Amino acid sequence: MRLTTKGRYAVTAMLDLSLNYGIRPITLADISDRQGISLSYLEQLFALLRRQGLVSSSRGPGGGYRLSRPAAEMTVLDVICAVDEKIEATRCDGKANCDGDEQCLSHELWQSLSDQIRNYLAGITLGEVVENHKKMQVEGEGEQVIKFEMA
Amino acid sequence: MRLTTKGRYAVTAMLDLSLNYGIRPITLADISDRQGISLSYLEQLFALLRRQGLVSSSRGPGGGYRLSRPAAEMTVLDVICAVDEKIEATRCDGKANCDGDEQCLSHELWQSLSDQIRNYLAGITLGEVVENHKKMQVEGEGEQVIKFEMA
DNA sequence: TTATTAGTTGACTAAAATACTCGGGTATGT
DNA sequence: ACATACCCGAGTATTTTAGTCAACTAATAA
Repeated sequence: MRLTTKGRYAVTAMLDLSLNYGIRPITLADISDRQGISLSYLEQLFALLRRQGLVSSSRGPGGGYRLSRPAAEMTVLDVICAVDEKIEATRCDGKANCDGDEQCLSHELWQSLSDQIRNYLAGITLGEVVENHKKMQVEGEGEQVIKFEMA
Repeated sequence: MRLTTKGRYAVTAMLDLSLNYGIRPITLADISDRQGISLSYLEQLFALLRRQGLVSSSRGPGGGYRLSRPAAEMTVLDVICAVDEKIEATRCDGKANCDGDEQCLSHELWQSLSDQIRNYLAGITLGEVVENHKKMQVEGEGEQVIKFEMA
Protein backbone atom coordinates (compact mmCIF):
# COMPACT_ATOMS: atom_id res chain seq x y z
CA MET A 1 0.00 0.00 0.00
CA ARG A 2 1.14 3.47 -0.81
CA LEU A 3 0.03 6.87 0.34
CA THR A 4 0.52 9.37 -2.45
CA THR A 5 -1.09 12.53 -3.73
CA LYS A 6 -3.08 10.34 -6.07
CA GLY A 7 -4.72 8.67 -3.09
CA ARG A 8 -5.22 12.03 -1.46
CA TYR A 9 -7.02 13.33 -4.53
CA ALA A 10 -9.24 10.28 -4.56
CA VAL A 11 -10.10 10.52 -0.87
CA THR A 12 -10.69 14.25 -1.15
CA ALA A 13 -13.04 13.76 -4.09
CA MET A 14 -14.88 10.96 -2.30
CA LEU A 15 -15.31 13.14 0.77
CA ASP A 16 -16.73 15.81 -1.49
CA LEU A 17 -19.21 13.23 -2.71
CA SER A 18 -19.95 12.07 0.84
CA LEU A 19 -21.04 15.56 1.82
CA ASN A 20 -23.77 15.31 -0.80
CA TYR A 21 -24.70 11.68 -0.40
CA GLY A 22 -28.25 10.87 -1.40
CA ILE A 23 -29.14 14.30 -2.71
CA ARG A 24 -28.26 14.37 -6.40
CA PRO A 25 -25.39 13.19 -8.54
CA ILE A 26 -22.33 15.43 -8.46
CA THR A 27 -20.52 16.29 -11.67
CA LEU A 28 -16.79 15.94 -11.94
CA ALA A 29 -16.75 19.53 -13.15
CA ASP A 30 -18.09 20.61 -9.74
CA ILE A 31 -15.47 18.60 -7.89
CA SER A 32 -12.82 19.93 -10.22
CA ASP A 33 -13.82 23.51 -9.36
CA ARG A 34 -14.13 22.95 -5.63
CA GLN A 35 -11.01 20.84 -5.13
CA GLY A 36 -8.79 22.27 -7.84
CA ILE A 37 -8.14 18.95 -9.54
CA SER A 38 -8.10 18.84 -13.33
CA LEU A 39 -11.24 17.41 -14.88
CA SER A 40 -9.42 14.89 -17.06
CA TYR A 41 -7.43 13.60 -14.14
CA LEU A 42 -10.61 13.19 -12.12
CA GLU A 43 -12.04 11.20 -15.02
CA GLN A 44 -9.16 8.76 -14.74
CA LEU A 45 -9.53 8.42 -11.00
CA PHE A 46 -13.29 7.92 -11.20
CA ALA A 47 -12.89 5.30 -13.89
CA LEU A 48 -10.93 3.31 -11.31
CA LEU A 49 -13.36 4.09 -8.50
CA ARG A 50 -16.21 2.98 -10.70
CA ARG A 51 -14.46 -0.21 -11.71
CA GLN A 52 -14.10 -1.04 -8.00
CA GLY A 53 -17.79 -0.37 -7.46
CA LEU A 54 -17.28 2.54 -5.09
CA VAL A 55 -19.29 5.01 -7.15
CA SER A 56 -22.09 4.79 -9.67
CA SER A 57 -22.63 7.19 -12.50
CA SER A 58 -25.51 8.58 -14.51
CA ARG A 59 -25.05 10.33 -17.78
CA GLY A 60 -26.69 13.23 -19.50
CA PRO A 61 -27.88 16.52 -18.05
CA GLY A 62 -28.37 16.36 -14.30
CA GLY A 63 -26.10 13.36 -14.26
CA GLY A 64 -22.89 12.80 -12.36
CA TYR A 65 -21.47 10.50 -9.74
CA ARG A 66 -22.75 9.33 -6.39
CA LEU A 67 -21.48 6.91 -3.77
CA SER A 68 -22.71 3.42 -4.45
CA ARG A 69 -23.10 2.81 -0.71
CA PRO A 70 -23.44 5.10 2.32
CA ALA A 71 -20.32 6.95 3.41
CA ALA A 72 -20.48 5.08 6.70
CA GLU A 73 -19.87 1.81 4.85
CA MET A 74 -16.93 3.01 2.79
CA THR A 75 -13.47 2.93 4.33
CA VAL A 76 -10.55 5.19 3.52
CA LEU A 77 -8.57 2.09 2.62
CA ASP A 78 -11.16 1.13 0.00
CA VAL A 79 -10.63 4.43 -1.75
CA ILE A 80 -6.85 4.44 -1.58
CA CYS A 81 -6.58 0.87 -2.82
CA ALA A 82 -8.99 1.52 -5.69
CA VAL A 83 -6.68 4.05 -7.32
CA ASP A 84 -3.44 2.40 -6.25
CA GLU A 85 -3.44 -0.70 -8.42
CA LYS A 86 -0.65 -2.01 -6.24
CA ILE A 87 1.05 -5.13 -7.49
CA GLU A 88 3.18 -5.12 -4.37
CA ALA A 89 5.35 -8.13 -5.31
CA THR A 90 7.48 -8.25 -2.19
CA ARG A 91 11.11 -8.86 -2.83
CA CYS A 92 11.13 -12.50 -1.83
CA ASP A 93 7.91 -13.64 -3.49
CA GLY A 94 7.33 -17.13 -2.21
CA LYS A 95 10.74 -18.38 -1.21
CA ALA A 96 13.27 -17.14 -3.79
CA ASN A 97 16.39 -16.37 -1.77
CA CYS A 98 14.98 -15.87 1.71
CA ASP A 99 14.05 -19.02 3.56
CA GLY A 100 12.61 -17.45 6.66
CA ASP A 101 15.80 -17.60 8.72
CA GLU A 102 17.70 -14.49 9.76
CA GLN A 103 17.98 -13.38 6.17
CA CYS A 104 15.02 -11.08 5.75
CA LEU A 105 13.68 -10.73 9.27
CA SER A 106 13.33 -6.99 8.93
CA HIS A 107 11.40 -7.52 5.73
CA GLU A 108 8.87 -9.49 7.73
CA LEU A 109 8.83 -6.73 10.29
CA TRP A 110 8.01 -4.13 7.68
CA GLN A 111 5.34 -6.42 6.34
CA SER A 112 3.56 -6.70 9.67
CA LEU A 113 3.89 -2.97 10.21
CA SER A 114 2.33 -2.14 6.88
CA ASP A 115 -0.42 -4.65 7.59
CA GLN A 116 -1.01 -2.70 10.73
CA ILE A 117 -1.26 0.60 8.86
CA ARG A 118 -3.61 -0.95 6.34
CA ASN A 119 -5.69 -2.27 9.19
CA TYR A 120 -5.87 1.16 10.69
CA LEU A 121 -7.09 2.76 7.48
CA ALA A 122 -9.63 -0.01 7.06
CA GLY A 123 -11.13 1.08 10.37
CA ILE A 124 -11.91 4.61 9.26
CA THR A 125 -14.97 5.26 7.11
CA LEU A 126 -15.63 8.35 5.05
CA GLY A 127 -18.70 8.90 7.19
CA GLU A 128 -16.59 9.01 10.35
CA VAL A 129 -14.26 11.54 8.85
CA VAL A 130 -17.17 13.82 8.03
CA GLU A 131 -18.83 13.26 11.43
CA ASN A 132 -15.66 13.92 13.34
CA HIS A 133 -15.13 17.14 11.49
CA LYS A 134 -18.64 18.34 12.28
CA LYS A 135 -18.12 17.56 15.96
CA MET A 136 -14.86 19.43 15.93
CA GLN A 137 -16.49 22.51 14.49
CA VAL A 138 -19.19 22.50 17.18
CA GLU A 139 -16.70 22.07 20.00
CA GLY A 140 -14.78 25.03 18.65
CA GLU A 141 -11.36 24.99 20.29
CA GLY A 142 -11.53 21.57 21.90
CA GLU A 143 -9.06 18.79 21.31
CA GLN A 144 -7.18 19.17 18.02
CA VAL A 145 -6.64 15.43 17.70
CA ILE A 146 -9.58 13.37 16.56
CA LYS A 147 -10.14 9.97 18.07
CA PHE A 148 -10.96 7.14 15.71
CA GLU A 149 -11.75 3.64 16.74
CA MET A 150 -9.54 0.80 15.66
CA ALA A 151 -10.61 -2.56 14.30
CA MET B 1 3.47 12.71 4.46
CA ARG B 2 3.82 9.96 1.92
CA LEU B 3 4.24 6.23 2.20
CA THR B 4 6.34 4.99 -0.68
CA THR B 5 8.83 2.24 -1.36
CA LYS B 6 11.52 4.75 -0.50
CA GLY B 7 10.16 4.97 3.02
CA ARG B 8 9.80 1.22 3.14
CA TYR B 9 13.44 0.78 2.22
CA ALA B 10 14.44 3.21 4.92
CA VAL B 11 12.31 1.56 7.60
CA THR B 12 13.47 -1.89 6.56
CA ALA B 13 17.10 -0.83 6.76
CA MET B 14 16.57 0.82 10.13
CA LEU B 15 14.91 -2.32 11.47
CA ASP B 16 17.93 -4.27 10.25
CA LEU B 17 20.06 -1.89 12.28
CA SER B 18 17.74 -2.16 15.28
CA LEU B 19 18.28 -5.90 15.44
CA ASN B 20 21.96 -5.24 16.01
CA TYR B 21 21.72 -2.17 18.22
CA GLY B 22 24.69 -1.68 20.51
CA ILE B 23 26.73 -4.57 19.19
CA ARG B 24 28.87 -3.26 16.38
CA PRO B 25 28.41 -0.97 13.42
CA ILE B 26 26.70 -2.52 10.42
CA THR B 27 28.01 -1.90 6.93
CA LEU B 28 25.72 -0.85 4.16
CA ALA B 29 27.12 -3.74 2.15
CA ASP B 30 25.64 -6.14 4.73
CA ILE B 31 22.25 -4.45 4.59
CA SER B 32 22.42 -4.42 0.81
CA ASP B 33 22.99 -8.18 0.78
CA ARG B 34 20.35 -8.99 3.37
CA GLN B 35 17.62 -6.68 2.10
CA GLY B 36 18.38 -6.67 -1.59
CA ILE B 37 18.70 -2.90 -1.88
CA SER B 38 21.44 -1.47 -4.06
CA LEU B 39 24.45 -0.18 -2.14
CA SER B 40 24.51 3.21 -3.80
CA TYR B 41 20.85 3.75 -3.12
CA LEU B 42 21.38 2.86 0.52
CA GLU B 43 24.17 5.41 0.64
CA GLN B 44 21.74 8.10 -0.48
CA LEU B 45 19.14 7.07 2.06
CA PHE B 46 21.64 6.93 4.89
CA ALA B 47 23.00 10.34 3.97
CA LEU B 48 19.50 11.64 4.73
CA LEU B 49 19.12 9.54 7.87
CA ARG B 50 22.47 10.81 9.11
CA ARG B 51 21.57 14.41 8.35
CA GLN B 52 18.48 13.97 10.53
CA GLY B 53 20.57 12.52 13.31
CA LEU B 54 18.94 9.10 13.26
CA VAL B 55 22.15 7.18 12.67
CA SER B 56 25.83 7.76 13.33
CA SER B 57 28.62 6.43 11.21
CA SER B 58 32.24 5.36 11.64
CA ARG B 59 34.60 4.97 8.75
CA GLY B 60 37.39 2.63 7.92
CA PRO B 61 37.60 -1.11 8.40
CA GLY B 62 35.17 -2.36 11.01
CA GLY B 63 33.15 0.78 10.50
CA GLY B 64 29.53 1.17 9.47
CA TYR B 65 26.31 2.62 10.80
CA ARG B 66 24.50 2.33 14.10
CA LEU B 67 21.37 3.87 15.55
CA SER B 68 22.17 7.12 17.29
CA ARG B 69 19.56 6.34 19.95
CA PRO B 70 17.88 3.16 21.17
CA ALA B 71 15.31 1.62 18.85
CA ALA B 72 12.71 2.21 21.55
CA GLU B 73 13.19 5.96 21.20
CA MET B 74 12.94 6.07 17.42
CA THR B 75 9.52 6.22 15.79
CA VAL B 76 8.55 4.90 12.39
CA LEU B 77 7.46 8.42 11.51
CA ASP B 78 10.96 9.75 12.24
CA VAL B 79 12.39 7.38 9.66
CA ILE B 80 9.80 8.00 6.98
CA CYS B 81 10.01 11.77 7.33
CA ALA B 82 13.81 11.71 7.21
CA VAL B 83 13.86 10.34 3.67
CA ASP B 84 10.70 12.06 2.51
CA GLU B 85 11.79 15.69 2.36
CA LYS B 86 8.14 16.59 2.02
CA ILE B 87 7.39 20.18 1.16
CA GLU B 88 3.69 19.49 1.43
CA ALA B 89 2.40 22.89 0.24
CA THR B 90 -1.33 22.24 0.51
CA ARG B 91 -3.36 23.58 -2.35
CA CYS B 92 -4.74 26.63 -0.61
CA ASP B 93 -1.66 27.86 1.24
CA GLY B 94 -2.94 30.59 3.48
CA LYS B 95 -6.11 31.85 1.91
CA ALA B 96 -5.67 31.92 -1.88
CA ASN B 97 -9.05 30.94 -3.27
CA CYS B 98 -10.55 29.05 -0.36
CA ASP B 99 -11.85 31.20 2.47
CA GLY B 100 -12.84 28.47 4.84
CA ASP B 101 -16.49 28.34 3.79
CA GLU B 102 -17.95 25.39 1.91
CA GLN B 103 -15.29 25.62 -0.73
CA CYS B 104 -12.61 23.20 0.43
CA LEU B 105 -14.27 21.42 3.33
CA SER B 106 -13.11 18.05 2.13
CA HIS B 107 -9.59 19.39 1.90
CA GLU B 108 -9.75 20.11 5.62
CA LEU B 109 -11.12 16.64 6.14
CA TRP B 110 -8.22 15.04 4.34
CA GLN B 111 -5.88 17.22 6.35
CA SER B 112 -7.20 16.01 9.69
CA LEU B 113 -7.18 12.45 8.45
CA SER B 114 -3.56 12.59 7.40
CA ASP B 115 -2.71 14.23 10.72
CA GLN B 116 -4.30 11.22 12.27
CA ILE B 117 -2.20 8.80 10.25
CA ARG B 118 0.93 10.72 11.06
CA ASN B 119 -0.04 10.61 14.70
CA TYR B 120 -0.45 6.88 14.51
CA LEU B 121 2.97 6.33 13.00
CA ALA B 122 4.52 8.64 15.58
CA GLY B 123 3.24 6.24 18.24
CA ILE B 124 5.11 3.22 16.94
CA THR B 125 8.81 2.84 17.70
CA LEU B 126 11.25 0.58 15.90
CA GLY B 127 11.76 -1.18 19.22
CA GLU B 128 8.07 -2.02 19.46
CA VAL B 129 8.03 -3.46 15.96
CA VAL B 130 10.89 -5.79 16.86
CA GLU B 131 9.38 -6.72 20.23
CA ASN B 132 5.97 -7.44 18.77
CA HIS B 133 7.49 -9.70 16.19
CA LYS B 134 9.40 -11.67 18.81
CA LYS B 135 6.21 -12.11 20.83
CA MET B 136 4.38 -13.26 17.76
CA GLN B 137 6.97 -15.92 17.03
CA VAL B 138 6.72 -17.28 20.58
CA GLU B 139 2.95 -17.39 20.48
CA GLY B 140 3.15 -19.31 17.24
CA GLU B 141 -0.31 -19.28 15.73
CA GLY B 142 -1.90 -16.68 17.98
CA GLU B 143 -3.54 -13.51 16.80
CA GLN B 144 -2.32 -12.44 13.39
CA VAL B 145 -3.01 -8.79 14.14
CA ILE B 146 -0.51 -6.98 16.32
CA LYS B 147 -1.79 -4.46 18.82
CA PHE B 148 0.09 -1.19 19.08
CA GLU B 149 -0.73 1.56 21.51
CA MET B 150 -1.79 4.92 20.23
CA ALA B 151 -0.59 8.30 21.43
C1' DT C 1 -35.51 15.32 -33.13
C1' DT C 2 -32.02 17.81 -32.08
C1' DA C 3 -28.96 20.21 -29.16
C1' DT C 4 -26.72 19.91 -24.91
C1' DT C 5 -24.97 17.83 -21.07
C1' DA C 6 -22.01 14.68 -18.95
C1' DG C 7 -19.93 10.30 -18.54
C1' DT C 8 -16.49 6.78 -21.27
C1' DT C 9 -12.50 5.49 -23.44
C1' DG C 10 -7.98 5.53 -25.19
C1' DA C 11 -3.85 7.42 -26.70
C1' DC C 12 -0.48 10.50 -25.81
C1' DT C 13 2.75 13.68 -23.05
C1' DA C 14 5.47 16.77 -19.85
C1' DA C 15 7.32 16.78 -15.58
C1' DA C 16 8.60 14.81 -11.44
C1' DA C 17 10.00 11.12 -8.38
C1' DT C 18 12.14 6.73 -7.84
C1' DA C 19 15.68 3.69 -7.97
C1' DC C 20 19.33 3.16 -9.36
C1' DT C 21 24.86 3.44 -11.55
C1' DC C 22 29.43 5.39 -11.81
C1' DG C 23 33.43 7.54 -10.39
C1' DG C 24 35.78 9.65 -7.70
C1' DG C 25 36.88 11.16 -3.10
C1' DT C 26 38.18 10.94 2.42
C1' DA C 27 38.80 8.97 6.96
C1' DT C 28 40.50 4.97 9.58
C1' DG C 29 42.17 0.84 11.24
C1' DT C 30 45.90 -2.91 10.46
C1' DA D 1 50.75 1.62 2.47
C1' DC D 2 46.60 -0.48 1.80
C1' DA D 3 42.17 -2.24 2.22
C1' DT D 4 37.85 -0.97 4.12
C1' DA D 5 33.86 1.60 4.24
C1' DC D 6 31.71 5.94 4.51
C1' DC D 7 30.98 10.31 1.60
C1' DC D 8 29.47 12.97 -2.30
C1' DG D 9 27.97 14.59 -6.72
C1' DA D 10 26.70 13.87 -11.31
C1' DG D 11 24.18 11.28 -14.41
C1' DT D 12 20.30 8.12 -16.02
C1' DA D 13 16.65 4.68 -16.93
C1' DT D 14 12.21 3.71 -15.47
C1' DT D 15 7.97 4.60 -13.40
C1' DT D 16 4.45 7.44 -11.65
C1' DT D 17 1.95 11.59 -11.60
C1' DA D 18 -0.84 14.71 -13.50
C1' DG D 19 -2.57 16.20 -17.18
C1' DT D 20 -4.17 17.10 -22.42
C1' DC D 21 -6.78 15.94 -26.49
C1' DA D 22 -10.10 13.89 -29.22
C1' DA D 23 -13.70 11.05 -30.36
C1' DC D 24 -17.80 8.67 -28.68
C1' DT D 25 -22.09 7.26 -26.21
C1' DA D 26 -26.13 7.84 -23.28
C1' DA D 27 -29.67 10.62 -21.44
C1' DT D 28 -32.30 14.59 -20.90
C1' DA D 29 -34.75 18.84 -22.14
C1' DA D 30 -36.29 21.98 -25.53
